[in-house]
Amino acid sequence: MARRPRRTIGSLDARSGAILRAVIDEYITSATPVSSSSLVAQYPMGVSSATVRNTLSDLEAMGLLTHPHTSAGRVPTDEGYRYYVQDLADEWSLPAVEQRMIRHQFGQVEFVSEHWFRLAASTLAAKTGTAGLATTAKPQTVRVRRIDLVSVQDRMAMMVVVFREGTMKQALQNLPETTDQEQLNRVAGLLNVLAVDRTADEIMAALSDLPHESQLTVESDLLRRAGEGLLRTMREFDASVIDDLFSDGLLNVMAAPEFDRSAKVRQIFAALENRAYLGSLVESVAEAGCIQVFIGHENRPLEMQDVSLILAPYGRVGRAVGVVGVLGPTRMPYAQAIASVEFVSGLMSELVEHLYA
Amino acid sequence: MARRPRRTIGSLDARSGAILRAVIDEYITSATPVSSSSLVAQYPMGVSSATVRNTLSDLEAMGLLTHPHTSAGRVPTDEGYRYYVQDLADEWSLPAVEQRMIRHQFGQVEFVSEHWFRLAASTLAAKTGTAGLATTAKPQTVRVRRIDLVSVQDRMAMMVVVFREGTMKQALQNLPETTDQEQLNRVAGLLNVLAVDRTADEIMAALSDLPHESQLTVESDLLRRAGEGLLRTMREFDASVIDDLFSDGLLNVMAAPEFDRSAKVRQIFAALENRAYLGSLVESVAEAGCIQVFIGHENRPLEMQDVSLILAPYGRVGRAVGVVGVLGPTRMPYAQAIASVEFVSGLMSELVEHLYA
DNA sequence: GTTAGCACTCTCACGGTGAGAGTGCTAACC
DNA sequence: GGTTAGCACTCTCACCGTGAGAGTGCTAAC
Repeated sequence: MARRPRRTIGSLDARSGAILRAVIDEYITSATPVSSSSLVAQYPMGVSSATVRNTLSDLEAMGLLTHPHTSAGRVPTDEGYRYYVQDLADEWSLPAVEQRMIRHQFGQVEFVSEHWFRLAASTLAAKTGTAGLATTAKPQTVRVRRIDLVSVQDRMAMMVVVFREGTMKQALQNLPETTDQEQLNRVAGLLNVLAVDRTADEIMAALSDLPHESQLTVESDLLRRAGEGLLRTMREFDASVIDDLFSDGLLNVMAAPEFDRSAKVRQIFAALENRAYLGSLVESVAEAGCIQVFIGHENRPLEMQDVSLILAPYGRVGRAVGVVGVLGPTRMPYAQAIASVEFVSGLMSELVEHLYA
Repeated sequence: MARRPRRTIGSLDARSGAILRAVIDEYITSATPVSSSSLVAQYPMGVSSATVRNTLSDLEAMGLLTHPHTSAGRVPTDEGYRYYVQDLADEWSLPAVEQRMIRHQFGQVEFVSEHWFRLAASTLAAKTGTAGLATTAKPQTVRVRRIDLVSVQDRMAMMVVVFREGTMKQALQNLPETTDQEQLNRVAGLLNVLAVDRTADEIMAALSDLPHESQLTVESDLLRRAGEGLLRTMREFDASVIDDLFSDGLLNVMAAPEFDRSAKVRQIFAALENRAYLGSLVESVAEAGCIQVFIGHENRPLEMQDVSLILAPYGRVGRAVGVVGVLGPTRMPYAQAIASVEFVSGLMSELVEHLYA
């Protein structure tokens, strides 16, 4: 699944490689089977269409191309794309102008992680003409940075928790008796002392060290309740593989000619809503630690076998890690998409770096 | 556009009304043109198909039905649906069992507004088989409930603002010099005194009353900066008509037989991403103050003329107001959808009531 | 190894056809 | 006058056959 190193087994001779690349490049833009004659017309290669035909038929025997039917041109197989991605596609990087433009856009929006996730997804969608995806950066174990208790009603408070990598959560808390903001401030102060920089397990231990029921003051009771609410919130956050998913350009996928029957797109979108599947993808990409390309049937779920995913982790291994990437038809501009995903994941890594003191 | 009062001009005689209702009920479930013979078969009305045919042809002359072609059954026009919604559909309310179930589900999720918005959208989608929509409740003028400053790096802080109706915003703030959490706490305390329960305009006035540059201490400088950051955040929030939109069940719309060509669905989804259009809808619904039904060409944008929207405001007029509703093909179970939307908007109103002290 | 030439195959758009569905009309009926 | 049976009429839709066009695969010559 890894893109590098280039595989050399069964590597093609120069002409076969050039022809395979030409077929794929052509098919990526035209979306229609490419014929031997159109190849010699567009890609000067000094041989006749008959020779090209022979090579095409070899490539087909190797499983890199197919035929929709006898009198149609060639279409890449998933294996063909795989070979293309690993061995043929030019190393491509975003032109400096575009890099500057994107950087500028990221600088323009408020420096708030949510905005960046949205922007990452929409930038990828726009640059590649596919669907852009971005998950939030989730640490392996969540640690508290700051807690605040806000009075909402006499007997209800809102707990606002900021976690170390900048994620915020809120939770409402019922209170046993009327409590004003002053009291809440004191409790929040105690809770911060007890919880800041700690994981859920550590906080649980600290809570159990508190004085027991017998010596309960009003405030220590509040502290215990708030602590339990905090633990619930943290456990839930810890348990989720993906905290939040941002996507953009799903409409691009619907526009692709291979998906003009809406049933197929519907299944793809439904798969995207399956957090378990997405979670496993994110985990495997995070584990691999570098950009991953999943082409067509390399994807497990049946409904994803007509699409390709390009996903890259960002953030810091062992700390907060998230994933950005694109989803599109297997017929996808891989070189550009890979370059865009790599660039955006770099930007997002910078963001995470900033948010970690 | 309002659903009530029932209009009486041009009201139909009993049989015509019954037949129109039968055609629409039938068409809503079958999605195929309904014939005179299928009507007499399924809805015992004591007359022959020939008589029904005469009535159908009258209804068509009145513009309430059409014909796709000569040898096809009848299909309701938008006017037919409109008449149905206003005068014919049984007053319907969600069965008590369902009401309890929904209430129970809302009770199950964490009492956090974001979860409720999601649940509102998904409940509506599930109950009606259409797409469910929910916007956050946005007050006309935003007021601060609480501000916290969290140290992120030596020279960077995160400002967390909780607004009166429970919405949170975060903003990063660059600091002129190294500042620790202690200092930030003091500044946050001052800022709360200055800003709590106030609108952006009031806060701006309070800020300008602060001592001038000449007498700047480190903390009053920080206070001024934080205040300006706060104002930016509030202005932005104030300016948006829709703070956030949650949707669910868009896949239901794709599954509708009338939208099997994906081009149409794509346009509909694109229209949904147009915040200006949505904002104007939300405003008009909030102004009307009660549930609104927009059928087919009653919607301005061309791409929305094949869908119907049922939207209801929730919250408290003059305070925070949001909108929940559904979007589906004009062929939609109006009675159930209206009942569901009304019920869910009631639930959401209760939530808002809770979050207001 | 390469190429020209050609037969072959398959798709796709087009037009024709017939069954089926459902109407609209007419004339008879209550 | 409203209602109904009967029937002609119209239109769609699925099916089939056809022919042009596209592109291959093969063969024999270079």
